[in-house]
Amino acid sequence: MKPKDDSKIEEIFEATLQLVKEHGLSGITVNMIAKKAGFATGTVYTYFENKEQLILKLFDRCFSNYARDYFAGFDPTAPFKVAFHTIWVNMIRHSMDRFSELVFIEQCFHSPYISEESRATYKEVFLPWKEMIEKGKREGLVKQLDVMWLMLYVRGTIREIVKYVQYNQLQITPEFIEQMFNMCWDGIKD
Amino acid sequence: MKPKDDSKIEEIFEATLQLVKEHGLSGITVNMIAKKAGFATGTVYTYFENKEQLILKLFDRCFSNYARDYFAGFDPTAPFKVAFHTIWVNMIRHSMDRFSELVFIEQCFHSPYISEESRATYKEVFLPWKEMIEKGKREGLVKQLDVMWLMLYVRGTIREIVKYVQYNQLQITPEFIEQMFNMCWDGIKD
Amino acid sequence: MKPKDDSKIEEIFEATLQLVKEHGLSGITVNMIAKKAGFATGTVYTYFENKEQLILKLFDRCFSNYARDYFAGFDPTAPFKVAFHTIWVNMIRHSMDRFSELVFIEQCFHSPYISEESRATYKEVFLPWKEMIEKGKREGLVKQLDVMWLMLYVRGTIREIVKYVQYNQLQITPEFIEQMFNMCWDGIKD
Amino acid sequence: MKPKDDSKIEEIFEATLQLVKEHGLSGITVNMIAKKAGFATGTVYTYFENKEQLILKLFDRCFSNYARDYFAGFDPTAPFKVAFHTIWVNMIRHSMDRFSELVFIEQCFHSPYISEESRATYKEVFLPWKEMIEKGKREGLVKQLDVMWLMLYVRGTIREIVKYVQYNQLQITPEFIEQMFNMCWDGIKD
DNA sequence: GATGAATGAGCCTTCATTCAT
DNA sequence: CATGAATGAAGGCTCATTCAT
Repeated sequence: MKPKDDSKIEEIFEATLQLVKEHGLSGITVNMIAKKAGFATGTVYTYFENKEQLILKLFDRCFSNYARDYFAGFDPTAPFKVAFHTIWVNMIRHSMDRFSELVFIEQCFHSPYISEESRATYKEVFLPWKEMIEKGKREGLVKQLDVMWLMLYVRGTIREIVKYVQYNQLQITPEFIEQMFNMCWDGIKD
Repeated sequence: MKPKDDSKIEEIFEATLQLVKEHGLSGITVNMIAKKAGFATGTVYTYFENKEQLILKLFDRCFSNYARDYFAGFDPTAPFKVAFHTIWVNMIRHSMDRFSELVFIEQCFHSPYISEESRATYKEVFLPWKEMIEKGKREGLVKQLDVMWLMLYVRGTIREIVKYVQYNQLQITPEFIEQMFNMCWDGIKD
Repeated sequence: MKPKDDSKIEEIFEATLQLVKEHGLSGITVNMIAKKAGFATGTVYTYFENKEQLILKLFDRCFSNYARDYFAGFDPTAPFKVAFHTIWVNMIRHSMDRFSELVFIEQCFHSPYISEESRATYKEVFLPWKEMIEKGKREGLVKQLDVMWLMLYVRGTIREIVKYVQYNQLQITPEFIEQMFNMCWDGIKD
Repeated sequence: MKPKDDSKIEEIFEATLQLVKEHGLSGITVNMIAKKAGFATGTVYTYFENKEQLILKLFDRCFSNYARDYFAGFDPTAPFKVAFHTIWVNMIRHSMDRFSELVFIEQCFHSPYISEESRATYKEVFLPWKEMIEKGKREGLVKQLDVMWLMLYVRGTIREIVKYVQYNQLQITPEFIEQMFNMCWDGIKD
């Protein structure tokens, strides 16, 4: 007997991510995914109920990856700037290393696939991050604005930088990352 | 293709923008566009060669609007911070007022519709903006980083703020805009 | 403008009936129907939501035809045997003339298309027929059995005769019909 | 194809019969059959060349069963009415007890599976039955009609009664069977 | 032999585009 | 020009059949 091969799920996911990066969510077919992953169309349906489920499962996966990398090595008791720096670097590294996942998530948000509930879940993951910034705010280390704006500010900065680096296939250095961090830090610090 | 009624083009454009905001670029059909605009499917083909041309023409239109609003009231001879402020406010106002166009442009970038050439054109429009920041850099007013990063930083900040405001249907005040501007300014100033 | 042509519905229905008679309900595809009716596959979907609706609408149609022909010229006040004869002849004539409809209805009953509700409706149509036989029973003209059995007996007789005539492409005469009627009548009369 | 386990064939047959009764011939898949029978899809192909052969073999089986039960205890030398009664009761009992086989045979007849040749074989089985009725006709006991019509008449009567009993899950008594027999007998007797 | 994952032809359906009215 | 029915290529999905384990 040929057991259901879980690595195939990974191959399907990887093929989907590459194709979405290249053609956009609107430009891919199940057939393309199967071909790219190296097997027949029908096989996709052994592992996923239908195309929508494939997209949703991949979305969950990407999201989990993001949340996992995001808080790696995060110590809530560390001084604010240290903790902030840890997460900031985590974010930019994750976004660089898993750029196709970033693109995929963005594409999903403006698609018929992701419902409002999914969007809600999206936010919850960032609660520890939010609390950390609130702590920094209480300590008078960051601007006295609604924390949401500070968070968006950080995300926007990172997202644009990563996109540019990727689309222009640039090599980045630790120094570059520190420069970007400083720019971002100068924006939020009080 | 000799359209007598130019207003129809506008109606098609507007319908498309609304539908893309609601359903994403992958979720719309020519029939949906025609229905929303208030006429028959075939009529769309009197004004546009095909769906791709419709999207591309609308993309150009949105892009022109962006460039037009962007530099409104811009005086290159004004002091740097003043000129920077003018454009910053133009950008955020345009993005708020024409949010559906912003969404549309973003969706297009990761679709099969927009080619590499279109992307190149995209950049040229920002040349005056680039030169202005370079001037500020020469004057020692902004950080000594590659100007590209400063530009991306500004764009990313604005984009995330606008998205959040729109999706949560918030009302914004001039004070809010100034707060956001300050955060952004603190990030790039030297 | 090319108005929606209702005669196309008839052509689709006719094509479907012929194909079901030849290949059975399990042997037909939407493509076959369209080809047989003389137009493109997609056209079927201008007139019917999907394959299931096409089948259901045709089922209703066949059923209405049956009920209509069934009671043609039926006079409830006529003597029992006369009224019974009228309907009996109507039934066998209808079944001969519209044999493909008979086959289609039978096929539908053992298919995933027809629900229990449809089956219920099926029965209601025969109420006048049922009442008539009950009257005959009260008058002591037919056997003192549950009317249902008398009805089924009549239907079964007719159905088998018609099938045989059709599959063997026989020509039938009025005399033949009378012979069959007598056999049936002898069975139910008291 | 050297099946070791003959009981598997029976299980496949039984599963098929049940499924056809529930979903119709057009509503079943090989996978459904295998699941219902309690083993893997591929196993079906150890016992049958393909789906068509499975259906055909089952059709033959059902048919043989029918013929076997049909003439159980039949004595050609017995008086006509006795012999006729024997077979009539055999038929109705078989049709009640093996209703799913009756449904299956009927479904097959209007499917792409059964060819004209199979239909021909079908008739041969009834030759003794035909001869018996012809004898009754020669003896002046039944109506002077083509024997075919008398046979169809009997079959139609039985078929409809059985269907109604089954679909309405009625319990039948020996008295009921005799009443039905009498109705049928009154129809054919001279 | 048994298993069930893999295969891909073929089905139902959608939708960009054409064209008769 | 405007209309929307007609077209048919192409996509999502099913399922009979094969085959590696």
